[in-house]
Amino acid sequence: MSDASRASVPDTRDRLLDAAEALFVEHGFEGTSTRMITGAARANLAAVNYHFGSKDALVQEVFRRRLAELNRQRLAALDRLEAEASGAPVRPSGILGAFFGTALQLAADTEHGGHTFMRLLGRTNTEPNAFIRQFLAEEYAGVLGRFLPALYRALPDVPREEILWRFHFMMGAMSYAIAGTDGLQLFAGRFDDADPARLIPRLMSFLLGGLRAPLAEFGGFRDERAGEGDEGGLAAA
Amino acid sequence: MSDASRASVPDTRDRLLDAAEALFVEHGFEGTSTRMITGAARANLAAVNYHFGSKDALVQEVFRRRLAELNRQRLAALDRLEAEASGAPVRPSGILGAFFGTALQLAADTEHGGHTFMRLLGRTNTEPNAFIRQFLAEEYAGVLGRFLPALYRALPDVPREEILWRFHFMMGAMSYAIAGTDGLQLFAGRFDDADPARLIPRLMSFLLGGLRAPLAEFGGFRDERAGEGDEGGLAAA
DNA sequence: ATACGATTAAAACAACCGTTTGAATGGGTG
DNA sequence: CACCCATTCAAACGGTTGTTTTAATCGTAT
Repeated sequence: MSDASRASVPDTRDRLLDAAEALFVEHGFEGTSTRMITGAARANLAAVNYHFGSKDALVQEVFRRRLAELNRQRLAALDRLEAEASGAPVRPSGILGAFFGTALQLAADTEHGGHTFMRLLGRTNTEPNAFIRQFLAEEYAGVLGRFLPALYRALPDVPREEILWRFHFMMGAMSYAIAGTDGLQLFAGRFDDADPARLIPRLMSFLLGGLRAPLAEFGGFRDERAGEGDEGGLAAA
Repeated sequence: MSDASRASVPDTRDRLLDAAEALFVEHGFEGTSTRMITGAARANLAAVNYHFGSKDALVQEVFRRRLAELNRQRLAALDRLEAEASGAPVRPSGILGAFFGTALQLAADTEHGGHTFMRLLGRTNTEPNAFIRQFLAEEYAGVLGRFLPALYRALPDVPREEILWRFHFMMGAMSYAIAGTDGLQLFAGRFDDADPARLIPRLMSFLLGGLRAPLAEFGGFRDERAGEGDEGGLAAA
């Protein structure tokens, strides 16, 4: 109906973006050819280069259109929390909800491709492709510039370096929860068809527990039970 | 010295495996050609097909030789803990140490390619390549068959499904901590050159905090501060 | 010295890659 | 109607992919 703003129907350009998004998450980045994309989009082979200039530009646009909206929502959620706090630090759980919860909501949307895109995004975070890495870094810069200071204020006693690392860990847990396809799926048959919405409370409490974990708890690993274990423990190599 | 068991020197076969391992983590799986591999290994182009039969078989062997040893060490560490516990449940921190700590130790070894391989492994967990996915699943089956029951025993009050999910999250945090290359690296300049050994206590306490997190803590997200936020919160879509 | 099995070497194979070209098509405007 | 501009189309471009082939080379045991 009012989907395509000025155009008439899902035009070729959008079909290419949707097809590319779905194929990238399935076959990877270099494993998807322009012929596969144009074939799935029922478009001519030259359509990719005509509409986007190159395959790389297509990839960039696939990320841009979704990531821009996601990060806009993230910042809006943080704005709302900070306005409600009226000067006081926002609670960590609220900050995590604004950042990761917003992303998980997008991942729970299976009808408009949000789920597909979040799988692609999680997967891309470990793909070191040069130009897309820089693109992601630029796209994230603005959001992190807001969320990290908010966490610093919320946890004034935790060293900033530690918060940075834990944010990194949390990104990993979320990416993996959405995109991960490891051996665990062998055991739990209902990892695929699990309601993505139920994933949200599970992951959020895990993240919050990790963020709040005692700093030096690790020290207890070695002397907790094993008396001498010099290689069985966790000593650095 | 006693590296190459029966052969004389680092022979072509091993040079191919090492070169492939390093190139895969840098340029990805499909982004690495047999010519790049044989070139880096200073071998003839046909060497890959002669020694391994195909490029896919090479990939499989790259994972097999390292993963077999890693999982052997993991099981040995768990064996030791269970022997020391003499029937009693092993503490969660010990189990995590045996599984994730062992992997992190391998990742801290930058001299024998352990670090390179762990980056590759973390990256591959989100790469849905068909045949390597099944290969990883088979390789992990044995280890998970031991570690998950151990966690069930250690945390009898936590639903098994929840433990499964949290194990999944922990895998993600670890993979990302080693292989991740997201926008955070823009902020933290010392993410690359950071001593991998210092990563171990950081990650372990994060994982333990997440594993022990209260189950229903998430419920507090919505009513904690925001009174009505219907789209700013975490409600499922 | 000779013959042999294992390894390496150089060249070629068809298939596919991303991209470009130039002509056909089609609806909207003068 | 004629014009035009955007889009689509079929075909081809040079280059790279994984793999195969055939000959040359090596160390070793006969």
